[in-house]
Order: sequence, then structure tokens, then C-alpha cells
Amino acid sequence: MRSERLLRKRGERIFSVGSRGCAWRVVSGSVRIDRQAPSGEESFVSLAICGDIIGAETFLFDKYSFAATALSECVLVPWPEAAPPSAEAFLSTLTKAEHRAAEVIALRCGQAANRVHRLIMMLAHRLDAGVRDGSAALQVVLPSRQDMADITALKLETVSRIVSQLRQAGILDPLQRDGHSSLRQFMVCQLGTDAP
Amino acid sequence: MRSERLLRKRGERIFSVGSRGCAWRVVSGSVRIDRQAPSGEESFVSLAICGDIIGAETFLFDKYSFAATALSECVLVPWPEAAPPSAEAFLSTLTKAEHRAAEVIALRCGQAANRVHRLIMMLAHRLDAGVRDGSAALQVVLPSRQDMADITALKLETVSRIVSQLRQAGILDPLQRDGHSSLRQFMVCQLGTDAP
DNA sequence: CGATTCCTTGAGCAACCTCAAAAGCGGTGG
DNA sequence: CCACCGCTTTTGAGGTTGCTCAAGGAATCG
Repeated sequence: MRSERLLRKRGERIFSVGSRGCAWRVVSGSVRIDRQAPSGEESFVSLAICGDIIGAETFLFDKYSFAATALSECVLVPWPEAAPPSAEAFLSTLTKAEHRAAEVIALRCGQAANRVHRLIMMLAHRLDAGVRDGSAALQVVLPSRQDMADITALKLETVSRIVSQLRQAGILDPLQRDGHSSLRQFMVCQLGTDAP
Repeated sequence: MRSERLLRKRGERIFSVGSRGCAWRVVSGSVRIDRQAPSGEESFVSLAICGDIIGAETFLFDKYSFAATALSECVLVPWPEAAPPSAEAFLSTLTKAEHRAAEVIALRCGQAANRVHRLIMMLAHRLDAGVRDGSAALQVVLPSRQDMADITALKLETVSRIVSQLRQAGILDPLQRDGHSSLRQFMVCQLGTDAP
């Protein structure tokens, strides 16, 4: 087994525009993809979560044309895992990326509270609780408020207010860590993404 | 020469979710891509303009997974033109689509006036004036106000107001057609996309 | 335990939305 | 040709939402 598995902490750079490297599959955590404006500043483009492929453009250019940064602690493995990718694998990647892009676009429609709620639902993942209590609990590690703002095209103060609202509404339940309630890690206590 | 060339008027459907067909290259005009929500209603996903490929997912599923509608009168040709597409051609399509997605996402950032202005600049194309006056004039046929609103995540009244502003500011110059100034067809009289 | 960075909360305001009415455009048929 | 219809666009007035600016509190790291 190759040990090329990559681990990045929240906020760490995974790759930058123009550097060399391979494509990766996101095994856990979440990643933001940015493009670089001619001026050099980066702006949010897309989101990658568990199962998504990032950096596929390296097969064509062998340099990354986007930048990738960890939104939460995340694990990546080189892609494709073994043999050179089939045309089908490529197409599957293409269509998956298109669907993800569609979801990301949708995150910028509608009321702020809904947008943030939908983003959180996208990031949340089933918690295989080990316990057999049948309740399909969801857990989520939130990105920084600034990252959430970049994704939803809101301001960080607005996102902060909405996360507070969701907490008060009982939709988000902060995990307890040595007495403190975490600002990042939550249990998600409502299934629908359609808020008022 | 095959006559499979497709011509669609403004507002006409090009293909729908679930129907069979091939991929197309947009030769002229502009196209909106929508996805279908589980509820059945369609929501804007992406934009295709001159040179873009749409419906590439048919190579994998042979059914369209998005819907496409003409934003302005447009011409399409089957893709790939002749031989089965190479892996490179696929990848090129993938990365082009990613770049387009990046631009579309950016159309939902910042102030309304800037967003609309940037959209118009994306849609505008160089007018080979036939005349040798050297001025690289730009021309654009605008989509309906509602379509522009869907793309920029604004409301149609807001888009209408901003188009009026741009007209008054001399950035858009309505083409004259038998005495009337067109609401759709404009000369673009400013190069930068960075408004105040 | 500072120092730094991130997050929260408040107050006031501008931008954008909503609702509504009227005008413009395009087609159809008398 | 004109009258009429439906649809799109424009424009106005007023209300909300989300932004800006600012300050204080919580978390993280050396």
C-alpha cells in the first residue's frame, strides 16, 4: 500500500495554481477550490466533499489550474488509485463535478438563512454511531465563518448570526469538549433543508 | 456536410432532462443550463456561450441530465464534429466547463450593478465590423430580464433598473430598428468590467 | 500567560426586494 | 390598417434583508 495519503488541517493549502502534482480524491473532510484572478487574488469557485475528485486538470496540463484549501481537517488519496483512468472514469468525474457545481450555484440563491442551512446539510455526514440506536445522526465540522461566507456569497457576520439562530432553533447542537461547547463541531438535528 | 446543425430562437428549448440526444457545441448565441429539482422545477446551473460544449454527459448516460434553453437566437452543431472524441478532447471539455462554472459563480458575487455588467461583458462578442475603422466594437443580444435575473441571482426588476442605468451611463447603446431603440440588442461602449 | 486570530453581537444604513401600475412590443384577426 | 390581446419591460414607493462599522469575548498557540 502506497503511503501517498495526504492529511491537511483546517485552513491548510492542498495545492496552488501553477504547481505540479496529481489529482486527488477527497476521502474525508471538505475542500474549497479557488481560481486565481489575473490580479493574483483568489476567489471561491467550488466545493469538494467526500468522494469528489480535485485537480483532474493535471492530466491535461500537469499543472493545477485551481487552488485547493482544506475547509476542515481532511484526507486525500491520489487519483486514480491504480491503473490509468478509463474514459468512463473521466466522464463520471466530469458529470459529478457538474452536479457539484449545480449545488454550489444553488447555495447562492434565496434567503441567507436557507443558504447557510443548505451548506451545512451538504457538509454534514452520517455518523455511524457504533451504537445501534437506529437514529441516523448527522455530524458536521463547520469551516471558518469566512469560508462559509465566501461559499454562500454572504458576509462573515451574517453567517455568524445565522449559525447562532440555527443553534437557538435547536437545528444545530454544539458538541461538548472539556466543558466548552464547540464553535465548529455540531450535531445536526433536523433532516430537511427547507427552512421557513 | 451534415445538416444536423440546430437553430433555436430566444426562449426555445434545446433539450430536456431525460431525453435522448448527443452533445452539442454552441456556435453562436448563448444557452442556459438548468437542473431539475426532485420536485420537477428547473433552476439555473450554468451558462454556455460560443465555443462551449453542452450535453457531454450523454456519452456516459446517453440521456441528458440537464436542460438547455436558448437565451438568445443560437446555432449548435453536434459534438464531436467527426471522429469519436479523444481523451484529450474530453479533458479539454472538462476544464473548459470548470472555468465557465467559475465565471458563473463569480456572477453572483458583489453589487448588483457589477454583476449585471459582468454578465453582459461575458455575452458580448467582437463585431467584425466589415468597416476598417479599427475600433473593436462589441455587440450583445441580451437574454430576457428574467433569465438575466436567474443567472445573477437578482430579481427581474432589479436587472431592468440596472440595464436602464447602464444605458443612461452610456455603457450600453441600444441599436435602432425602424425608429425604435431595441430593448435587446446593444452596442457595448466600455471595455472594462470593473464598474464603480 | 500574553498575543493573535476567530467569533459574536449590536446599531444604523444602503441595497435590494416586493407589490403595483402603466407603457412597450409582438402577434392575430377583424 | 387598426384594435385587441398577452407578455415583457419599465418605473415608482415603501419595506426588509443583509451589509458596514465597531467593540468585546472566546479559542488557539507559542
